[in-house]
Amino acid sequence: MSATIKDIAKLAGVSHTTVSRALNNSPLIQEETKERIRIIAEQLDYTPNYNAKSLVLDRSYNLGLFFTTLSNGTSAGFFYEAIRGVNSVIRDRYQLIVKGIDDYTSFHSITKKSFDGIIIVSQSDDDGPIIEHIANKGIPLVVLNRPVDTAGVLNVLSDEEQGAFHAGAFLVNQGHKKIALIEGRKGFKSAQNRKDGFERAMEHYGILIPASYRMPGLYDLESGHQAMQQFLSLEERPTAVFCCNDEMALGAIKAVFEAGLQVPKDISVVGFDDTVFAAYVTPALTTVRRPIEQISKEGALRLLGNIENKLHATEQLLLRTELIVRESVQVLQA
Amino acid sequence: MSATIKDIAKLAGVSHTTVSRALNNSPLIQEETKERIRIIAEQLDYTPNYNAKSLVLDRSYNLGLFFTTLSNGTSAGFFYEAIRGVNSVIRDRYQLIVKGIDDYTSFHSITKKSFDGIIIVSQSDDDGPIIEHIANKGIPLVVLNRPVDTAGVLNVLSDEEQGAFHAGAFLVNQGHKKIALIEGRKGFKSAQNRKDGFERAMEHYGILIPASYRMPGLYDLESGHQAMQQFLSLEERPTAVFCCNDEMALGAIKAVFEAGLQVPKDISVVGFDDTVFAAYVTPALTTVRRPIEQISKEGALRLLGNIENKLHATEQLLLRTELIVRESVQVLQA
DNA sequence: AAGACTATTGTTAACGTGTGCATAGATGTG
DNA sequence: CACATCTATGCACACGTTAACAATAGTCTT
Repeated sequence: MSATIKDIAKLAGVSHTTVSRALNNSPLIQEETKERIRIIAEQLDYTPNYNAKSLVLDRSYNLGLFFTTLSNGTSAGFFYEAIRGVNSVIRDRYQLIVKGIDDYTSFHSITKKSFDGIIIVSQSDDDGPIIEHIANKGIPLVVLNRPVDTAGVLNVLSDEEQGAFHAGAFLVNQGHKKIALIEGRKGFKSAQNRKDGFERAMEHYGILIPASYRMPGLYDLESGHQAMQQFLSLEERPTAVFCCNDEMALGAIKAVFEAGLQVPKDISVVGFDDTVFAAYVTPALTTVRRPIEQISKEGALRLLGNIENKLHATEQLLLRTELIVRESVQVLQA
Repeated sequence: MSATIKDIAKLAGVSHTTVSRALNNSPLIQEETKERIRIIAEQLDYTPNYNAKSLVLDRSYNLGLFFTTLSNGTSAGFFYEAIRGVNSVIRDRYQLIVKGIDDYTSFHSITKKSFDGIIIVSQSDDDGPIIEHIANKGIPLVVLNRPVDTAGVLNVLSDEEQGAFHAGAFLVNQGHKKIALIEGRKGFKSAQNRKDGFERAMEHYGILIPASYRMPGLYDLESGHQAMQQFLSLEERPTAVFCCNDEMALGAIKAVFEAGLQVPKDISVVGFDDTVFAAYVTPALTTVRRPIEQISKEGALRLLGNIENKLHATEQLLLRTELIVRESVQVLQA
């Protein structure tokens, strides 16, 4: 089959050890011997057997990239950006193994031998157990997108509180005073953070949110739709609505049109996430963009650093979000 | 560190050979011995070292999923569906290694030892060399999404010719007779197939396409925009336009609005691909959906069959596309 | 010139697993 | 009872690589 270092050794008239050293550019080997061996290796189209290497070096050359789920729930754009980001960092140094956490029936097979490091793109609190498992096994780990405080686990995520603050501030700066909120799904950290940021903005500008201007939501189209219907039925309608994600924003916009009103003329809408479709809906959605690709890049970089330098700092990195202004917010005269 | 079969052997008072056989459920071992060994293995939290296994069994337990590019060009939805499809088939039998072909500086490291099989989601003719390389190395291979005729290579793709035929037929059936075409990018197989299918439909219904009703395109927004402007400037405007992909359709719709006209009232538009945003634009785009997830599932299934049964049939499987009727086509009175 | 040191290469074992062959005991057969 | 057969297990080696230690030859030191 394929050539091994022993084949090369025979042809070069040296021991296989010498070949191993030569190909790993060891300073022990004479330069001309190295060169001779390299040429023979080239001729034989030699490729090292990584399984053998892994076995003795105790490294797998594998990096795991785990998502909460692959089968449903993860948005395509999110998924794509995450893989892109990580891939751009590791290139040919590691193999990238993509998995859905919910595909595991047992974490048993996740060992130090099979993964040099793992990146978890976490989208749910249910990911706790696997994070624990990996941390216990002592596998270098970075968790993206969701705050985590397990010891020794790196953590990179976007500052959603700050993003929501900006979105709120933006509405105020455009002249809005009657601003309503459609909240995210209960129990999701992101829902809490976004709500907090928005509220902080309102507080900062001295704007009160009456109870009637708050509606719970489930992060889906339908709940956004219902919430907006509720707002529209009020005596005194809000002039702007901050939705904790784009999908609810879409539902909300739909409700506005159904009521014979216009976005943004009659009511302004802001979303969160900058989903793929946000730029394509009518009106194009003003929203908060999370720097997914940057997050995954930073995460991958930190993971590699951790693997190679064996640093084990628990460190949380918050990256700034960006407000993407499109067409769904109206400038109000004061 | 972690337990090995030798550790288990010591505790069980047997040789490591017996442990190996027991854990692989060999019929050579007594049932009670097996059970005893299994229990000890469980207690030690034993996980086989896959590197060692791979070395002796000459199998990697790795499946490669290669895209033409990860860094740009691949659409997020496409990417997501492909990974989902493959993942749903392999589950825990293999590790899924995701790569961009353009990340390889040399294919040298792609060997039979490191991949039990490879799935290429091909989006460009430039993928020829890597397909050749893999086929030469004798690695089981399936190419998705693009026709390929290398010997021994499985091939699964959607029947785009048929999809375009249906789209054309649909327009005719809605009463359209003046139908224009914006072509795909020259040199892309898909561009040819879609054009062929559309033309066959027109021919089938005895409809002529005047030269002025044909415009070249580049599969991007801008070229769709320009082409539509051209059509709108004609003395006798078409009532419907078939665009060889959604992005051009989007550009075309934009041009219609800019001219103060309406889609679909004044002019109908059909796209191809059912991109993520197709459902969200206004009007929602009628388009042809390629069964990406099904393609990748079928591809993965065939690959596994190939790996395990060592069948080596060159077989092409064409899967039917689906016409997604939304709001961008007007019904005309005859 | 003898010992110490350096540069280069070889010998051998190790990583963890699977397998062909040998072995020992049990069982069956005539 | 002698022999063949079967069952359950062990021994030794193999997979391809790296690395600790050994060995050799040449060079330097005093």
